[in-house]
Amino acid sequence: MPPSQRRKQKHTTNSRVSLAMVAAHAKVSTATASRIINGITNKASEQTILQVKKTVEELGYRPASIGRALRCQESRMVGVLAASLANPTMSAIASSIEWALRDEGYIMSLCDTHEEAKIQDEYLREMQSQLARAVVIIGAVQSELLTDYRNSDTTLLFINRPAPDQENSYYVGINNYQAGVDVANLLLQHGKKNIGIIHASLNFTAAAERRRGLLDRLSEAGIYPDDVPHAHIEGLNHLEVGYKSMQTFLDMLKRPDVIVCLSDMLAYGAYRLTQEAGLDPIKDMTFFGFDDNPLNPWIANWLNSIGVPANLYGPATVAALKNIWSHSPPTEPVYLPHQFRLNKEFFLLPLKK
Amino acid sequence: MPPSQRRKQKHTTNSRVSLAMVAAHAKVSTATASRIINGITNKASEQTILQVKKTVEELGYRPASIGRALRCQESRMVGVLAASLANPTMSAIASSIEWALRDEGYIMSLCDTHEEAKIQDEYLREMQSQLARAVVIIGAVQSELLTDYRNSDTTLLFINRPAPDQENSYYVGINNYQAGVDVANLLLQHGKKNIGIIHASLNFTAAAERRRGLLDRLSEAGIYPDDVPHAHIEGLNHLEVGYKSMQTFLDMLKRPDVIVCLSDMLAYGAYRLTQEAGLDPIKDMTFFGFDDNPLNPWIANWLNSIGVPANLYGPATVAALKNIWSHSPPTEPVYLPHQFRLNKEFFLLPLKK
DNA sequence: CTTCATTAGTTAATCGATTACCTAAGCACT
DNA sequence: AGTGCTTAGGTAATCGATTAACTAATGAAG
Repeated sequence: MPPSQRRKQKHTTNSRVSLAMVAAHAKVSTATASRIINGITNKASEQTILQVKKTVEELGYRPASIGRALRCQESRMVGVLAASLANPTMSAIASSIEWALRDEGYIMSLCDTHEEAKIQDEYLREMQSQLARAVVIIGAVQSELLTDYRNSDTTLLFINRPAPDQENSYYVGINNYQAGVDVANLLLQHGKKNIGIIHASLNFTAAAERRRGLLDRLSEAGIYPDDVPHAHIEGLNHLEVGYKSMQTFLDMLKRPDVIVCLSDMLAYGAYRLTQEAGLDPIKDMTFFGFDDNPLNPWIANWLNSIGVPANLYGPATVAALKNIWSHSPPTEPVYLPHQFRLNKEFFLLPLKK
Repeated sequence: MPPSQRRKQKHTTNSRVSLAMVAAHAKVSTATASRIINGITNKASEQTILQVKKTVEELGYRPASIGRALRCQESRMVGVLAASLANPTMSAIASSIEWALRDEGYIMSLCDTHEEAKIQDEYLREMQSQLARAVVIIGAVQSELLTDYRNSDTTLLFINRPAPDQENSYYVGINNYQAGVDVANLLLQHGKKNIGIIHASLNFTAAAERRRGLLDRLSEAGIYPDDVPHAHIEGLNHLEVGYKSMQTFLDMLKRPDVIVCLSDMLAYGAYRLTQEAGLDPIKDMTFFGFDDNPLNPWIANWLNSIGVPANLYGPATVAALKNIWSHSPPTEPVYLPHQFRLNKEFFLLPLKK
């Protein structure tokens, strides 16, 4: 190749530039180069520092995080396992966490466990094998490795769905029990007593807690669990579970006035059947959901929902992680303040403490 | 510690088990252990193989992918950069890609660029620094590093939104131009001529192509661009852009019969304003969108949309990657077959080729 | 003049896994 | 006996970055 074609040797960086190359170009050792790049200035002269920085610039050097991770046995990566990315609530939470993590110089690696224990375990292993700084699980499922992981030194943080076996785990998210209580309260305040519940699997702590709060408060008001019809079918896809379960209520002689769905996705499914049956989801009944999906105000304003704004999750998650890493970890769960989003048909009452 | 507490030394694996430990326990060299673990059997006796496998089992050894990656200069990780995880269409695509990748033994690392060039560049760098096997971009934005990346040896694949500068990039997704043409066709077949367009930034190739296809076909039918009113405001959030843009049409003396939104999210925004204005999104007008958001049949059945089922993306993406890696890469874009989802008010006509 | 401290570096080990190259033993063939 | 081939492994370099431990030079203090 004629020299005229070699250009300034600058942007011919098609193969990776290593620290060794930088050191060689700057005529220093890799140790010196490494220190300067990491901001340790007390081991080099002003001149050398400048020299190295110039070389880094010229060669377009970026440290290979993999090398650093191997040596330091710790990376800047945080693994986030979401139970279902097809659920907009979880995606929105993940998105918020991503913002907050990046703000602190961390990199998010997001995975989709599809609510399956085996896949969750696979990713847990992979995260460990990639030396993730922490693993954040949005919607954990019970799995073999989850228990093992507790004893390891990797930080494990549960979002919105507490650890399946509860004990000494870190949690950030909605207080599911209290949210259930609050929904019951609001309904009682409006004199709504004919209430039906649509739920999917109750094996997940979040759903079970929501239902418990709801029924506890209703019981206090004299409405006992037997008075509260439940609709449920087996399945993992909440949209379909909601759709099919709703049939139970449509078939009833005396249909509930209020349909409380233990997740917004269940409500979406129930809504579809309601529409197909020619009923009005606002005038003919009242729908309540949990999670407050960010799309609700845009295209599902028939739904009343209770949840935490997605953008609160990121900062809270990062704060919790930093807490765990620094001083003694907070064994108390971090409850984010949930809010109602009510449709205009529903009186907007202040939420009693 | 009394020996009675030491148990079987089995599940006390709280600190990572390394290959060296396995080798030591099995009384072989790391070379032999490594070979056996990787299935290279012609360098060890039956006995040794069994011995090593037993030790792996006992110690619960999992290779640290980071070590392998460093040595082989290549990992099993594929980086996926999504422009906005808050957009359910993109999340659903990501989810599908995750399935397909895992099926082939790859690990997805998903990131959210929030439609920002700077963040996209940051992640591109990080992916390179993590030695990602490939980078898949769902909704690329024009950015400095994107061009540089082309010359590097990392595979770059664009999903649904072609590379900003078009030339020799790999693409999998909808044929945006043809989709525009097809929507125009369908409208013409139904005699709909009074059409309005809501769009966000036209700097993105996807939106620009959709619009071009639409207008080209309409022009052929004698409806020229000047006859097609456009509504648009600045902004990145399609929900808000749609909401505010819709005002333009509501204010018009002769409102378009058909509102074509260049993305479903725009349509969701327009829908909200339509509802607030007390209009019926089916009877008073016809909404068309692009992408066919998976939630549409459940909670947005007023919307007609054109798109590709999300679950087609995964297999197609993986197939494209494998193609690129194996023989000479396919320079032709891979177009997935798009389909209409029409609401019941809209006649279901066969889609003319 | 000797001793000690400081500055400005370098050398080499290390993280975990892979693999080119070497070795030693066993067997067959001439 | 010598040569060649196969089998069953071991040795050590390597990927990229970090860092403990060392060195050489200079200056200051006694």
